[in-house]
Amino acid sequence: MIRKQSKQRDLVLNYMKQIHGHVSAEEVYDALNQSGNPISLATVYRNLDILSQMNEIKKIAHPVNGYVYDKTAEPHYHLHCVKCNQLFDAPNTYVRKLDIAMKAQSGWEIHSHSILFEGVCPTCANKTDEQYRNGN
Amino acid sequence: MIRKQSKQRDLVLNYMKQIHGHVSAEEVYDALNQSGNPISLATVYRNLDILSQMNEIKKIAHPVNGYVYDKTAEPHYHLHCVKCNQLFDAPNTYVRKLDIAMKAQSGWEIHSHSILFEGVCPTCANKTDEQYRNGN
DNA sequence: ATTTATGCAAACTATTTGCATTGCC
DNA sequence: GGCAATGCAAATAGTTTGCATAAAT
Repeated sequence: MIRKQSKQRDLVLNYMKQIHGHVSAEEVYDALNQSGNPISLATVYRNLDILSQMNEIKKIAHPVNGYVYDKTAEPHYHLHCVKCNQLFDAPNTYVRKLDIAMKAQSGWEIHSHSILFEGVCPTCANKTDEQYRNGN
Repeated sequence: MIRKQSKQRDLVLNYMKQIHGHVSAEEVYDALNQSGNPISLATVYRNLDILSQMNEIKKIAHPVNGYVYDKTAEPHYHLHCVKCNQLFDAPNTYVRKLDIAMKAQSGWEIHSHSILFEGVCPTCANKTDEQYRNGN
């Protein structure tokens, strides 16, 4: 089953390539529709899935908000803020050595790994409890 | 205010402490009901949530199967088999050094991290495509 | 001409919530 | 007695699917 090009798939891919951070299917749907590019939610889901299979993007499990999509399939690390729940890319580079070590220790065939750091982002760290209560 | 005890909460906690691996809320529900301990699904969800807040167990995002619960809240690493989708505990120990390093690099307050290795488990690696087709 | 992609609505799965009742402290 | 926990059913959120139509090769 060879894939055909489609207007909607291009829209989704272009959108994904320009985002910062990570987005849910619903966010992709809203953003495209609000920018004058009507697309149905089912099509968004189907294309996010297809683009993941094509290794253009990656579907990742958010620690608290279901699944989100990452603009790249290249393995890298994430920071999760437990206060605002946002997910950020970590500034360091991928350590392939860990895969070799884990293969030796476990006997598994290892493809890659991801590291998720949990903590509090600088923005949230500077907020008072008062500001949290008010949603600022 | 959460009470320390209830019959159902004890059932859920005892069950969690004796499992190997990771279970979904539905699995906890089924297991308890099948072992002659009637409990409702809503209560299972509520108690898994409460036990997570109490740091007795941990809710974790499974890379493909929604959320599952881990018998311990102690940070550790996981191996995910992309063929059978099972999640296993990794044999190595937690490297706290990574948290210090990430704090320095990112300016975040880091609480902990988790590493998820993706690969193929020994059992699946030894299966032929034929066996997969037949579900063995 | 054939096959893949889309939109829509319905179906599903997982999880949460309201509320009346039960059971601890 | 008062507050937390439970069960049940209904509600919600997120995602998938069937099917008729449109678009791409």
